[in-house]
Amino acid sequence: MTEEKANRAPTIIDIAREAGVSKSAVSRALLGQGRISEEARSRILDAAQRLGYVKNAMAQGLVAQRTHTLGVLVRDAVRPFYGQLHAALQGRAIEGGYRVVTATGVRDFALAEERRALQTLLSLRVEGLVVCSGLLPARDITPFVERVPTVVAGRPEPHPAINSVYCDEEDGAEQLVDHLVSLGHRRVAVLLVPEALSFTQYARTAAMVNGLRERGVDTVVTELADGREAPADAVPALLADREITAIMCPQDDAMVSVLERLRRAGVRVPDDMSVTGFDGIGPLTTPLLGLTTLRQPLDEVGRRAIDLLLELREDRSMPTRHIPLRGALVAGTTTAPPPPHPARR
Amino acid sequence: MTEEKANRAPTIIDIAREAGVSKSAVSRALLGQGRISEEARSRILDAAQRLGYVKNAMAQGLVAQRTHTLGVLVRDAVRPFYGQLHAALQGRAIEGGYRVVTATGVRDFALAEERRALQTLLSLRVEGLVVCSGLLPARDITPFVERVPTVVAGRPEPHPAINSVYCDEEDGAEQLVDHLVSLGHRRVAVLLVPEALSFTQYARTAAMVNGLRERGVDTVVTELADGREAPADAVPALLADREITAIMCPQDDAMVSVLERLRRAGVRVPDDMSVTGFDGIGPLTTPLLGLTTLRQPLDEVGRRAIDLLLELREDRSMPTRHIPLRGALVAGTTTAPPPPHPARR
DNA sequence: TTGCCCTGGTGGAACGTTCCCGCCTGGATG
DNA sequence: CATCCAGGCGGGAACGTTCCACCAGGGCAA
Repeated sequence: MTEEKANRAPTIIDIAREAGVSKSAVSRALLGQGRISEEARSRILDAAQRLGYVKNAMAQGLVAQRTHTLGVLVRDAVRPFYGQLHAALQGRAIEGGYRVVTATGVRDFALAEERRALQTLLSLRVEGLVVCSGLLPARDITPFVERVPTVVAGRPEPHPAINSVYCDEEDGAEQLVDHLVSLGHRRVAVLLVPEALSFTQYARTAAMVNGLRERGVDTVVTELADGREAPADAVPALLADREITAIMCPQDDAMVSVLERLRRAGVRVPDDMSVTGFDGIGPLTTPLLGLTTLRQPLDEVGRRAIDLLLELREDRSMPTRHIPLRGALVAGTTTAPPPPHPARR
Repeated sequence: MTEEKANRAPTIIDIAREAGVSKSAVSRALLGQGRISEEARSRILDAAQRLGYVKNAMAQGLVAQRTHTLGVLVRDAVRPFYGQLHAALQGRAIEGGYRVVTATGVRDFALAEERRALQTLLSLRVEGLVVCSGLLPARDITPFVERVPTVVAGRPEPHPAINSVYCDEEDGAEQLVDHLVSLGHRRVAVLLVPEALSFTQYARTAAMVNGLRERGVDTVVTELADGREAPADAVPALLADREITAIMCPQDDAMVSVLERLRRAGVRVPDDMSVTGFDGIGPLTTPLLGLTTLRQPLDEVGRRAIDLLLELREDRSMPTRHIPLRGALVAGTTTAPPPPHPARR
């Protein structure tokens, strides 16, 4: 069983020598296809076991022109949003017989790094590409579309040449709006966090504003000055407007930051002020916080993205598809009917 | 600029033909090493650009016997703990000129899958392996140690043949214990969550118990019946013991679950009961929750793990190293001096 | 002039696989 | 007895790259 330490990994030729056959025979035995006698077969498998053979995926991929690998670009592994999406993608890919190579972002992954990462994935000859980045603009993605089946997951991407699977932001925003309206809120603030170029957040914020206005609700849009400012920094200005009884945040993280500031200001949630978020993912979903938010169907997004990718592999000339998936309202303890006399706050 | 759609990716031979040189010249121009005239060089680079050439990492790796790739096994991408660790690893690896291939777990990654994933990484001929899994036992790791430099990150792994970088659990547990003792707690419960085989949790729980006993504190160890039970299910029994004024949890997630149950039971934290956690990672670190916990130095763990790996690559005969790193106590609002008459609760 | 080196360049082997093709053997068939 | 066929196996090309050995030609010193 114990072999002298080989400084080179054993190859099928080593196995061939060990088993007294040709490398062709070894290949056939290892792949389990082609004509090979039962006797030689077991002798070869035995030798492979003894030498601790591990196939060389590079050589295999090179000659077979197939890698059985899908590439995933993930913006920021630290955030549970991407973690969850990544796990869903990985799970479905494995079910489909593919391996996944991930290029994951360092926190604050620069755009240049994301582009470089895509090149790397391409150089590994992945058979499909899933882009999970709220930041990377379409013009950086289109060049890859014609080289390898590509799907953008987790954000709406209306570009006519790019397939995408994502949470339906408009519908989600409307669910939240309806929730607030049915509670009786008449003047609502929408927080706009200009996290540079993040399409998703922009889309959902816009949908919130539209939804509110359509329902005849007074709507105050508060945009933070620049990326340096914390979401919570908008709170004092909002409190100055004494008619506001609810704040809609574009993400749960921002929401938590707002809640903290409200607490420090002595404002009770939900008695004095209702607050909503968006995402419903990860540790923040604990009932301890009881966030009212919209849960994105990330598991389904991941599954559908892989399915779409594999379909695309079959038929490269398939028309582009954009697949919105419905999120679910999570009614927590951060929303309630507005106080009878908000101005007395 | 626009090329007719090539069904095969262009190779250096295509470039050579296009630029009217040999493939050797192309290789030298692309690598930027070896002797080549400025004129031919720019002609080649131009042709490469025009054809949209992307190098084939497999062919490169095959002939060069180097992949510039490190493999990372991550147990569960969904949990911020692994996400953070993963990001730190990736960042340092890129700095060192390596690419990272990740095998990430589906939630509740089965052990068998983790083993298979290690095989996959090996088949890609990674030049180093980082194992981030609290679950995978040493005997599954040792076979790989002699094939490729391997480091276990994020959990203590005392095996004499396995290098590891991790948060010093004993020290961390003692910091938390000292915190509680200095607040005046005299009877403390330690929650033991038997998440099958998780070494880390066992080590830190044991250290908490030892630390408490050494300081003469009454210590109640509460072990959950099996994996099916939620951490919070231990709460009623703990409340029955009216002398207990503090609960130590093995992880922040468990802590949050406990806090929620305590609130439902009408127990005020920290007035009636102090609670501590462990990890201090991710969204749960929000001041809104104010968890008293021990923050693991995951960024440093990741960095040191990669550094150790690269060192190991240089010198395969290096003696095994175990590198504990010190965590930091985060004093939040879930701990306070015990109530004067706890029994009156 | 001759010998030598330097520059810029070519051809071909090698990496570890898969797979096509062809060879051998032996038993069945005409 | 000659022929055929099928099973079992080996040889070698190919995949795309790197790198080594080699070569042509020009400049320069002896």
